[in-house]
Amino acid sequence: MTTSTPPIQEHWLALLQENGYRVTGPRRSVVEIVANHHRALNPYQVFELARQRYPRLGLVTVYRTLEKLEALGLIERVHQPHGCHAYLPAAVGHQHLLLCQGCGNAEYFSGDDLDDLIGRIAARTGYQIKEHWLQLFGLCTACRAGAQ
Amino acid sequence: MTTSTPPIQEHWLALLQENGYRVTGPRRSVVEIVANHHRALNPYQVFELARQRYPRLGLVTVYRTLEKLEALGLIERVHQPHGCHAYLPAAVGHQHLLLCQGCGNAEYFSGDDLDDLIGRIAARTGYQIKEHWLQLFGLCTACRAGAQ
DNA sequence: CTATCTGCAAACCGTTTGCAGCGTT
DNA sequence: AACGCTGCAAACGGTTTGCAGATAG
Repeated sequence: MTTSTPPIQEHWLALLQENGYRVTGPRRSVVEIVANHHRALNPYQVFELARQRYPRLGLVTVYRTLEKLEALGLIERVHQPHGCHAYLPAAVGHQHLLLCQGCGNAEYFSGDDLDDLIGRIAARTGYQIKEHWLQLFGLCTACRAGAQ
Repeated sequence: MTTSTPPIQEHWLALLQENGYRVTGPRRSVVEIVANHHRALNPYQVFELARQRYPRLGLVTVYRTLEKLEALGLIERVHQPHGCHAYLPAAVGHQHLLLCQGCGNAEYFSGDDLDDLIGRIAARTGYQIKEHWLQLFGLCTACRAGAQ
């Protein structure tokens, strides 16, 4: 958990319910962890954290819950140099990720204007460009101050 | 194999040799496939293709050869929506990928000027930005004409 | 001639599936 | 009361490791 986070998880649980899924103890624990974290977590990390809240939790339930949250568009998989099996609350609208290489903190940003660039590449290559991935890596303020 | 490709593979084999590795039949077959393809291939795809050249090839050798080629910086892992276990000849210098969603063809491009954008995000977030990933997806000329 | 490489089989590890009992609704 | 959800154990699939024989240098 990172900070005092408002009930994002209540929203998620409501959405699960609206979509015909049941709200259970195990699911609550998983939702609470993922919804309030600012770091990409893989299934096992979610398991370990959520288990502290709901000790009887099984790893399989984590997988199944993540699957549902992803299907509802509430979380998304994050690609990083070492692995692409970690999840983060999904971006709202068109946003890109800024990841701290020190602490792993993840932040979304918008306002990328790649139209020029994309137009140029399209013209040069003949491709019709339909999507783009942009991700920035660096050090957050705290890690800049703290480390090296 | 995509087109008539010059002996990139000879360069790779020479580099393997210079680095104390041996040049063998199985390795030749793997190098030839990966060096001359314009599509990201996963280990099993490499195996199937290279096996046509060297039928006694084992999948394990493919893994071990890819590992060495990656260590030498000759190939790199490509991240795509569905998986990040495919390899491509590495970019020379600072380049980014343009991938065709139709045929899977991969092309590098340079001339991305993200300095403005990155400066803006750095200022706004306080991050010191050290790296960026940019990848474009679209349809190549052939696929635009051919499909849908 | 030696050290590396090879293919095979087995181990490994993250993920998925089958199932009987439990708990939401 | 019904059906979805749960945890366990077993299956699964891609990757890695151990090993004895083959082969590049």
